[in-house]
Amino acid sequence: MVKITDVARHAGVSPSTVSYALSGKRPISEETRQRVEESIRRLGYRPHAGARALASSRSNVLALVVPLRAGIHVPVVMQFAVSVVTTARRYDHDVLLLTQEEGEEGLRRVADTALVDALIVMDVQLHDPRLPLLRALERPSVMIGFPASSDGLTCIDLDFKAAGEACVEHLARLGHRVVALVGSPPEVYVRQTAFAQRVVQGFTAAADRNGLASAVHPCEASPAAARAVAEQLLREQPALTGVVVHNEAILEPLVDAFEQLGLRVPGDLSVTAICPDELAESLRVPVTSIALPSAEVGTRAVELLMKKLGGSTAVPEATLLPPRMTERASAARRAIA
Amino acid sequence: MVKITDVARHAGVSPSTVSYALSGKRPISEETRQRVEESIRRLGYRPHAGARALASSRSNVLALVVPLRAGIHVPVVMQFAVSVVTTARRYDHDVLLLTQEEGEEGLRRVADTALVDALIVMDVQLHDPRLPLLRALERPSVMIGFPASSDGLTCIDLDFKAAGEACVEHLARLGHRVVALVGSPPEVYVRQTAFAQRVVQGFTAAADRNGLASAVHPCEASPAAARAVAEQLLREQPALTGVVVHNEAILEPLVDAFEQLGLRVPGDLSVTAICPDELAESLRVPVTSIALPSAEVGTRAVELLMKKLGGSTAVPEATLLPPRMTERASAARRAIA
DNA sequence: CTGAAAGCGCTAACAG
DNA sequence: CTGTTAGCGCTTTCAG
Repeated sequence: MVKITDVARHAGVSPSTVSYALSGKRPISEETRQRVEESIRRLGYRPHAGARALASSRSNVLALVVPLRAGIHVPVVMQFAVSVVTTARRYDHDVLLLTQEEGEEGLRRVADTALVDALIVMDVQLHDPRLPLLRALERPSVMIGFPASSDGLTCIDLDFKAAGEACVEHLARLGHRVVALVGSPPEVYVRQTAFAQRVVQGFTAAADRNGLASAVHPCEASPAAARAVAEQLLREQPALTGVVVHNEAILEPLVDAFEQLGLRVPGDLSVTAICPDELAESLRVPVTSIALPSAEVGTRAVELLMKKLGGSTAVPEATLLPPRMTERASAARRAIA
Repeated sequence: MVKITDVARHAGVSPSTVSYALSGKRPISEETRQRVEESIRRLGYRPHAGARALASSRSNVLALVVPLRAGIHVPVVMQFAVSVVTTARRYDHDVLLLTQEEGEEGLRRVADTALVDALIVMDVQLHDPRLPLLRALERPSVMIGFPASSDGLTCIDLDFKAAGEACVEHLARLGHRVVALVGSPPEVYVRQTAFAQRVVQGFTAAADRNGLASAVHPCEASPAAARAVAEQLLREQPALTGVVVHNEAILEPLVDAFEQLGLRVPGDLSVTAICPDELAESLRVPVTSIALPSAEVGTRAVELLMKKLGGSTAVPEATLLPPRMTERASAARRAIA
């Protein structure tokens, strides 16, 4: 293995000069830098990660905790993870993958052993058991999602409340007076996942504000459940003409169910969704939707961490990404009956 | 930060004793081990990962390279990754996530900096550009999938050829005489992804062996493409009664398309698939399928790596997991016309 | 069964 | 602008 002293000798400089040439932490004359770089290339030198971490107390590795639970949409998680890795690499960092399964002990382990410099935690719950730990940890972290109280923590996510509102406002503008929200599976609400609840809040607030009749229905991630919800909606809200869907897994089956029940989308029923753009685009009737900006959230999360690692104090605690709606075929002006 | 010397002092032993108590690499009297463990607990000691890596030249981290390209089924990748992480943890290892995007340079980087001890590479192509690198690397690796020549490499995957054969044999046993394979998107074949080709080989061989008329159709991952293929099949093979599907994304739309074209599954058309069990189970007509054992592949891949890291020489180069078929509703005996 | 001590390869004062 | 050097915290000979 070729080490820094080999490079130093080859270039006729001291090890520290090689180190500084690499890190740029102090000025190096153009001439020596050239020589050093040439030697590095010639010898194929690669600094030893462990030695670096030990001497600098920086591993240049971020931890990413991905959720495994029921009710989460896998492609979104994956896209997010890829965006985190890609962005981390731009900052010369790598990403260590942890599963939710490891729990708090896993977080503590990678933080305390200095395996990672910072952490990104997905799928945050309102009263997440990891909150005290993250606050206590000596390493910076960013949470994807908002807990009940985010004091002293850095959080980022789509503004789900605004997203719920925007869906309703859009339907209201189109003349719809009776609307329903078909949401995430019940267990998502039971474990108090923040984003699901915020959609409900936004939905309800906007419906009230606009004087719309409204109802909220959680829905399991199965076509059968979608069908059941569709039937229930028509039974309980016969005047229903606008539906907001916040559940990737059943968006398609739900629309199918409505059509099988004799309702045309958007002729009889307008649908808006909060879901990844690719999903909204791909359906037979493309769905007017608010994008789930997983890639942007991932990028921004890493950028926030880098700022914190850089010692910046001006890192915002809360970052709410404003919803962006794309109009597609599934929502139209209400037919005057 | 509490370090090994702190623990040693607290327990009244030498640092090396603490180290050995932790690693078990030399016998420690029950009594001192107790004292050491107590001190570790009391002080909350966590060995510094970088220091460890430097001193032992083992980082206890594995690299996992995940594919990003078109035509791969995300949930399968995710399940595989989770299984790798979970298994790695059982062997006291962590997992560093790399994207295909980083290419060979990424592999070289994490290997040469000693950031990782070993590598797992997914989505291997027949003539994968990473092969020479993996052979040359001083660190062990396992590939998921088989390249054209796997000499000197360790590979593991489902036996896709046998899987293709098994699907046809099953249809043949049920009396079907005219069969078709609806496969992966064309680009998957174009870039010579091994598994896709092996399915074709197995399918064709078994069809010939059984004297069946057969045809192979790649298919894009869109419902429209599925519909088009369905129509084409009925046009070109009017006597068709058996279909093998090797394309997660269009399994459901394809079955729908057949039914919309007036063919009942399995009444008029029997369908078998190579896909994750969850997908096969979840369809309206549950599909007789050969499981894509992502979790098992992940587990086995890590186990192979651990064996190699342990210096075992008896690690098999090729591991082909035998296909396991689960019969469901979609395939039935051919109706005698 | 246990201790002492020599590094592992790099960074970052400190000194010039 | 560059060199010298003292660690970073741990593992592992070597010695007993």
